[in-house]
Formats: sequence, structure tokens, C-alpha cells
Amino acid sequence: MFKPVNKSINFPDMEKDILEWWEKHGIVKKYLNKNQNSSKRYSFIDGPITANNPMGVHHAWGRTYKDLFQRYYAMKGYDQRFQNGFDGQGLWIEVEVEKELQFKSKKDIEVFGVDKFVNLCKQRVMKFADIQSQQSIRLGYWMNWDNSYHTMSDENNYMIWQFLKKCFERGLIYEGTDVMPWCPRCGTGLSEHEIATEGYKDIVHDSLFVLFPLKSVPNESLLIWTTTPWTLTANTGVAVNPEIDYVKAKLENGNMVYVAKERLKHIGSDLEVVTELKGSELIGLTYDGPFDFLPSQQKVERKVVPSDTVTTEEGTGLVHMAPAAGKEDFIIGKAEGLAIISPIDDQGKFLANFGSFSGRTVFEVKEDIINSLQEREILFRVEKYKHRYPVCWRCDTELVFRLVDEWFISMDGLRSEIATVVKQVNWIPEFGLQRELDWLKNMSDWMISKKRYWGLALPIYKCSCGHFDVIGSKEELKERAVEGFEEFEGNSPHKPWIDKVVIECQSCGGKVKRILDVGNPWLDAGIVAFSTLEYNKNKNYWKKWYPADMITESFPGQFRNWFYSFLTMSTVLESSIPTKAIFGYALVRDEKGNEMHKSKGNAVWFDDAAEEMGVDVMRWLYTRQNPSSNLNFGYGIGDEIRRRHIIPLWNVYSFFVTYANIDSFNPTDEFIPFSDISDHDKWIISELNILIRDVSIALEHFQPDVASHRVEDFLEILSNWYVRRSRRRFWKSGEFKPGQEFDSEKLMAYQTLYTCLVSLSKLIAPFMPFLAEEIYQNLANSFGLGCESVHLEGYPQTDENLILSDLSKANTLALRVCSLARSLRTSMGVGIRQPLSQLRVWIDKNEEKPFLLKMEKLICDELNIKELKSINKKELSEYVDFQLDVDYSVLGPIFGAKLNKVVSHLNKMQLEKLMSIVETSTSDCIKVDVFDVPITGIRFQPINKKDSITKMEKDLAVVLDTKITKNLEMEGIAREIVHRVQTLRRDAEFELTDQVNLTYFTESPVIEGAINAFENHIMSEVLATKINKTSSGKNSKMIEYTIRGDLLFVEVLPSSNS
RNA sequence: GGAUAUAUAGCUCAGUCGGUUAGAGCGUUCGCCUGAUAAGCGAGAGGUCGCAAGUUCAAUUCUUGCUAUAUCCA
Repeated sequence: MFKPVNKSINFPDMEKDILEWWEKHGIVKKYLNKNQNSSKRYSFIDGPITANNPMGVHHAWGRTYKDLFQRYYAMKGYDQRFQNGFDGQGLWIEVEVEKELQFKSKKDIEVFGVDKFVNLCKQRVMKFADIQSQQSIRLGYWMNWDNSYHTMSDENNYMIWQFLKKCFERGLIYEGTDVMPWCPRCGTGLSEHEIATEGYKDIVHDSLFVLFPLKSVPNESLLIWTTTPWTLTANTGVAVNPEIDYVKAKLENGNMVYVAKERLKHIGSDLEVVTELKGSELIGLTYDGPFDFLPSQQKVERKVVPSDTVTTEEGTGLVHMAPAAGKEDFIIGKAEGLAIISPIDDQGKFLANFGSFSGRTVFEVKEDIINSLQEREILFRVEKYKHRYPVCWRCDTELVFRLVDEWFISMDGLRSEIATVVKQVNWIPEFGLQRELDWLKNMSDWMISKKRYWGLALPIYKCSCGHFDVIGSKEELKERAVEGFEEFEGNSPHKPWIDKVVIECQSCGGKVKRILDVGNPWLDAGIVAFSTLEYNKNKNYWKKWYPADMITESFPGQFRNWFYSFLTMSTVLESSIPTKAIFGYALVRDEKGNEMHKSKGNAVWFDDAAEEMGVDVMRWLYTRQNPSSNLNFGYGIGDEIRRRHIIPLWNVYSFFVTYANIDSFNPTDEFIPFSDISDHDKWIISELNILIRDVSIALEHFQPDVASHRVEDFLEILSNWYVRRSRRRFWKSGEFKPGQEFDSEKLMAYQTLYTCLVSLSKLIAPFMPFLAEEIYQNLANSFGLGCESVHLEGYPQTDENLILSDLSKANTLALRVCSLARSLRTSMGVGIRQPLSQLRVWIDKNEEKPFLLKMEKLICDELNIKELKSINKKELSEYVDFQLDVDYSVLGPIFGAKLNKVVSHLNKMQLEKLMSIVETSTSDCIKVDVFDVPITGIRFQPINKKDSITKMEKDLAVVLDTKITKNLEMEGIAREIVHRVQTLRRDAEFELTDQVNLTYFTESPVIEGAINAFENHIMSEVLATKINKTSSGKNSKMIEYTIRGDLLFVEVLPSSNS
């Protein structure tokens, strides 16, 4: 006996029961260990998830892929590591802890105590790692959760030291001065990685047009434009494009200004052009700067310099240069030898020698700057200007550009090496390779330092003498330490403990401390192909698992983040690929395709989604998605997935169990051999084997969407064709009990459907682990068949001998015939319940004709037709006309440019004559003019005559005999009655097997005649033991029906026999 | 300004290694079956496959240019 199936199942509840069952029986552990001794290996390296918040549904997408592929290879018998990773060092953790403590700046951290602060950061990571593990378990993600790695681990940090040491030995590490985007709140620079993603916002600023009077000529000025007024205090030059046309124009007050010709309109229509000149003529001019009086500006020479980056798209065509406060300015300034004046400190406050601005932030001084320019009559105009301006991706503070000393890894020496490695990786989607190479090409040196607290302690020791060293391991540090190692010993290599250690300078012998900076967090994640695979501890282990077979992450951000650091680090350490394949996927959007934002209220939390829609639905939604396009996620979409794909499977399963129990079907009995089962059964088994083959191939080629859609297609034909066309076999009477006679056709149906369902449960196990388990437990394990859990099973394998392509073609043909005939019935207004005597079918392709005969019974049954007749073209021509239909795909390649001539000759021929020539031709070709035309290229396509009783496609036509004889009419009425009584049975809540008595009353001789003629049929269809006509007229319990205009009253009562 | 991707029905998306009738789901109109399923099945309407040029006997498909959108870079 199978466990009865709940038809109105609540999937999330079912999933929770399964979770409990897995837990109770230790299934996960058995699964993780099952291939331990296998010679086959599948190596997956997990890109660490940031353990800073609960998981979102976008994480669930990636984790579904990770689980899917690992489960697939687990079922295939591959040994795996199943190691999850958590990312936990860096500014994003610091920011959250700062928020909790309500800190406003870095000073608060110092006052609070760096050690306490760092410990809180660690605690936060552990807390969310735990939450995310629990959520992942709810998702059905099977990993070794006791063995997750942390990027904050000693192992990981020291491994990065080793990497940095190797960079150092190659001379790639240097301290550089550069203008960096800087967050005044966080007090740190941002690397290119960080600024690009969410780093820009549309912000409106006051932009200023300012006059810079020329030194050489009185009353003549350069007109410049800036969107960052505070940088004017650090101005040391003006850039012009030598190729552009400029003008000298007269203002109302008679003074002259220089601007680009094209910008004149924007600046003022009342300007009168005095002369035109090229930008090159301006170069070298000197001028009075806007804040010459500041102490920092003394002895500075300010001049006009050339730059082809200057355009006439905005501003004045003359660009104010503050080399210490702008990226471009710095590059141009260095090239042209402009002075560099650094105006602000790490909190965005002006340094000491900036007069009244000193000690105030760049945001505070804006008004004063404007007023000062105004008073001195060099402010030309203030204009609101909206632009994309960089902000801090963590705290939203507007960034400033600042001259800083940071540590870098030089990329120029590595670029081509990395590119070589990148090209060896299999990128999915393919364009990933192009994007990574593009990023690589444009990537400037990697800024690895950060002036913060919680993160990798950069092992760089810089002496006051200028010499610096990079330490490559804890052991090396111990060896080199001259002070403080005992104090540090026992702590993780983090600030502040690590900074107790002092080493000796190898150049001057002085005492040296570590630089104060921590590392860029992408170092942390990039090293995991070494740190987690025991590169130092156990080389054999490392060799066993390196490189990974695949990694998978959301691709939009990772080309410059994890993918990049991952590939870079393996290039430096081993000059080899860290993974054979990188499978990328896009972004999760909301139901309408908009970005999800907490603030917009359209973000969906994983816990809510799991509770409401269930994780199998969620996982199917993910796996069926084309990975390279954005995924719209929502409850409505979830409902649709459940309704269209999961409920149908559940219904087939429920159908099977219902009848299997009625008939005492036992799956442990011997199965009828494939060679002996019916064609209909062979067909679905064949389709099943094709499905298994396709799904396996798709998964091995990283096409989970293709695999999912193939499963959906199979479910469709299983439910709507196999089961529907098999139902009568399940209804045949007779239980499968020892000593009882039973129908072998019926047994075949049960065994076939059973095979399909059990195979399906294994096939979908990596996709929907809960539903798969539920079905498998009931169908297999409860009878002691198979394994304890579907997840301990092997993945189904295709048996090529069971794939019968002729049966596929035959069923495809039958489906087409039925579809055409149904459409014809619809258009003629004859419902399917009215039997009709004959359907004539014309098939163009000779090779398909035998299939029609094979499918005759099934088609007749499906369409409620008495007889199927195959007709030839001549017979068909009674009902239709034909037209010439040239098969261009046949004739095109043969005739090429002469094709038009051939076709026009064919068209000129009389159609009937051509048809008979083609039909009677004994050779493969016919002569048309001078051409030998193969007859396979000439077709005759039927077209409808008016008011026809035919319906056709190109190579298929059906003709319906619509004559309804007296007998057919009565049979139709009988079917109507059966239908009404079945509905009555259901409404009265009879069991499927209950016998009933029918009582009816009618005054219609037609209905009465039909009942009499088809009494036995009706009785067997509705399980009636008796049919009584009352002569006393209708009683009040009878239900009234109108059948073809006549009244019928019916009552259904429990049978007196039962 | 450069790179990559995308552009197909009202919406969300498949597809076409070039072949003259381009598909699905949702939505919409109409209908139907049902002793598993109204959380089902089917039919109809709805598309000059972004625009333009080129290659070709033939272009939605290949090439180029343009436009728009997204992501990335400068």
C-alpha cells in the first residue's frame, strides 16, 4: 500500500517534514560521504558569501546552481569537498558594526578601542555565518556546514602574505602617490573595484564659471568652469585643447574673456567675438589664480597647458587643474610639470596653510569660496549642474579626490600573464572572456591598502630610511621579530595585536613597525584556491583538488572583483588556471523587472519566500531561467511555476497512487520485459530515456535551463498524452492479488507509469530535492526498493536500446492529427462528445504513412471517431485545391543563381499536368526546360475550398465526415448522460469505486431511446448496478438537465448491493 | 569616447548552423474535457523578428553602419 497522496498539498509544510526526516536519519552526512572512495572527482570552489546580513533571494539563485551541479555529480558518483565559504573582512562589516555602535567617524573607533572593535567585527561575521548556514539548509543546500572556511581565518591571511611576498620578490609591490577617490567619512580611499558598481549617483551641484585674469594683458581673462569649488584653492593650471577653436570675446563691461568657440552660445549671447584663435595659441600663458593669497599658493607658477582630453561638451573649453584633487588633473599636471598642492586631510578637512578654510571640510567652505570669488569680482556665474558623481558605496557620502600614499601591485608586468590564464578558462556565457580581457586591459595598478581597522594586516614593514620589506609567513615574522612577538602570539594576525611586532630594518638596522593599513578585501576571497585547498599544509591534497572544475557567481560585478583576484593570484603563485570553468549568472529583479531595493519595499527576503512559496518552487524558478539574463522574482511568478510545472507532476503522482492502491499494485513484483509492453508504454519509456540523455548532456554543458525545460516538456506529454490516453487501462477491474486474474495491459500501464515516476524523482532530485524525496520515499523506499533516500541514488542512465525514434515520430504525427481534427470540430461546432463515423487523413510524406495505422486506435479514441481512413492526394483533391510548393531548401543549393529560372518554368506549367508527371515519374528527377529537377523539391500544398470540412497543414490534412446517423446521435446522447452522472457522482462525494443506482425520468423519446440502446455502456461507465425509469414523473431530489433541448431528470443513489 | 551584451506578439521570453506559414507562457476572446487535474485542456485574435545598407537564388538569422537599452571601462 502506498501512502495516500494529499491532493491539496501544502508544499512548504511538506518540505519542513522532509527536512526533519533528513535530519533524523542523518541523510546529509551519508550523502556527503557516499563517494569518499571514488576515483572520480568533481572539484567545486565556493566563492565566499559575505557574512554580514541574512541571505537574500539573489543568494538563493547562486546557491541553487552550486547545489544543483554538486548534487548531480554526487549522484554520478564523484568525490567532492562540499565546502562552503564565508567572507568576513573589510569595510562592509566595519560599517555595520559602526552603525550598531552609532559611531560617526574613525576617531570613535580609536576611542572605543581597536581590539574591542575588531572583536565585534569577528562576532558579527560568526553570527551571520550561522544564520546563512541555517537559511542554506532550509534551501536544501547540502554542504558540509561544519567545515565552512572563513576568509578571516589565520590560514587565509597568512596565505595572502605568501602571495604578497611573491609579488614583492618579483618587484611588483610599491608605494605610490596617486589621486584616489576618497571617502571623508570612512577616512579611506576606494579602489577601482569598489567605486564602479554602485558608486555613482545623480547629484546637483553648484557649478562655477570663474575668471582667471592673464598676467601679460590687463583686462583679459581665461574663463573656466568647475563643479567642485573647493578645488579652486589648489589650482595650479588651466588645460586647453590645442586643436579646438577658441575666441576672445568682449563682455558688457568691456573686459575680454577667452572661451571655446562652440561654448559661446551657452555662456552668453551678448558676447561679442573679437578674434578667433586655436587652443595652441593659448598654451604657456600665465594668469592670476583664484586663491593666490593663501599661504599654500605662494611661489606657485600657474600656466595654460595642452591636453587633448579637453572637449567642448560642457564648461568653457578651458579646464581648471588642481592636480592634487582630480584624477585627470594629476595625470596632466605630472606630464606638464604643474605644481601639486594638496589641500585636504583624511577627513576632507583643509590642511593648515589654507587661511580661513583650514580645519573646515570641503562641504562647509563652499559658500565662503563663492562669496570670496564674488567680492573679488572674478566670479562670472553660478549654475546648477546635475551629474553622475561618485559616492561611497557603503555610507553614501560624496567622495572627494585626494592625493594619497597607498600600496599597489603593479599590473603591467602581470597583464599578459593573466590574460594567458584567462583564455584557458571555459567562460559561460562565452562573452565572459571578452569582458574579463577588457577589464584586464584597462585595469590600472591594484591598490591593495586601506586605511582602516578590520581586515588583512598587510605584511609590509617600511622603515624611516625608506627601505621596506614584505613578510611572507608567520614563521618568517617570528624569525625577524626583535620585539613584541610574545605579545602577539596567540592572537589572530589582525590589528591591533599584529602591530605589537617590531622587526629590524635590513638596510639601516633600525626598528621597523608594520604599516598601519589593512588589505583590500578582494585579496581575501581571491586566495581561496590556495588557502582552502591546503596549498602549504598538504601539497598532495592541493594537487588533487586544484584547479576546480567550476566556480559560479553572479557575473556583473565579479569580472573586476572575485574572478579577477582569483585569476590574478593563481597566475602569480602557479601560472595556472584556478578553475576550468566559470559559470556566470545575471541579477535578480522584482516581479516587474525593477531592481530590488530595501528602500523601495520590493525586496523579497529569503525566509519569507521559503515560507510562502516553498524552496522547490524557488529552485525550479532559478534553474529554468536563462542564466545570462536577469531573473524576475516574485510570488506571482512562483505561483505560476507551481501551477504549470509542479502541480501537474503532483497530479500524475497522485493519480498513480490513488489507482495503485485501489488495485493493490505491488512494485516489487516482476516487471513485464520491455519487448512485451504495448507501443504506448514503449513510447513513453523511450521518451523518458531521451529525457535522461538530454538532461545529463545539458547539465554537463552548464545549461540548467535547457535541462529544466526538457523536464517540463516531458511532464507535459506524460500528463496530457501518456496518462490521458492510458486512463481506461487503469480503470479496468481486477486487483493484482495472488490467485486473481488480471489484465496484462493494465499491469503494463502501472509498471510503466511507476518507472516514469521513480526515474523522474531521481532525475529532478538535484533540482527539487524535497519533491523528489517525497515521491521517491512513497514509491520506492516504502517498499524497500532502491536506497534509503533518493539523494543516495545514482543518477538515471540512458539505455539507448530503449530509444525508439519511430514511436516518437508516430506519436508526434498522432498529436498533429488530433490537434488538426479538434480544431476542425471546433470550427464546425461539433463537440467532442458527439461520435462521428469517419476521419480521412492525408499525409504527404510516405515514410510517415505507416505511423497512421499504428496510431489508429488511439486517434479514434481521442477524437471520438469510429474509423480512420488514410487517403491519397487524388482522393484529397475532392475536398481541396492544390498549389505548387517549391522546396527551396532542396532546390536552392542545387540550382543557386538559376533557381528563379527553374521556379518560373515550374510555375508556367499546368498544375495538373505537373502533378501527374511528378506522380508517375520513375526516376528521381524530371526534366523542366533544360533542368533536371529532383522531385523531392516539388511539392503540392493543399489549400482550402470554401465551406470545407477539411483542415490542413503543409503536409497533412484531415477531412471530417460530419453526417450524424440516428445511432451516432443516440451514442452522443448516451455520452452526455454519462458525463452528467459522473459530475453528479463527484458532487455527491462517492468514492471512485462505489457502485450506484440510477433513477431517471424523461418525456423525450429520443433520450429514452438512447438510454435503452446504450444501457450497458452507461452502467459500466458510471459504475451503476441498475438503471430505473420512474413512471411516476420526477421527484424533488432529481437533478434537471437539458440534453439537446429535451429534459432529463436524474437521481444517483448508493447501490443496494454495496 | 571605448568594450560587451540585448532589441522577436500588449507583457516576460524561447528559437532560427540562411529556405518563403517564427513559437511558448501570461493577458485577451471563444470553446471543451474530466471515474487525477478549473491549480485542467484546446482553439482564435495578436508579430513587415529595432532601423538601414551589404552578401546571397533566398536574410528575422550572416556582415557593416545607425538608433535604443543594460552592464562595464575612460
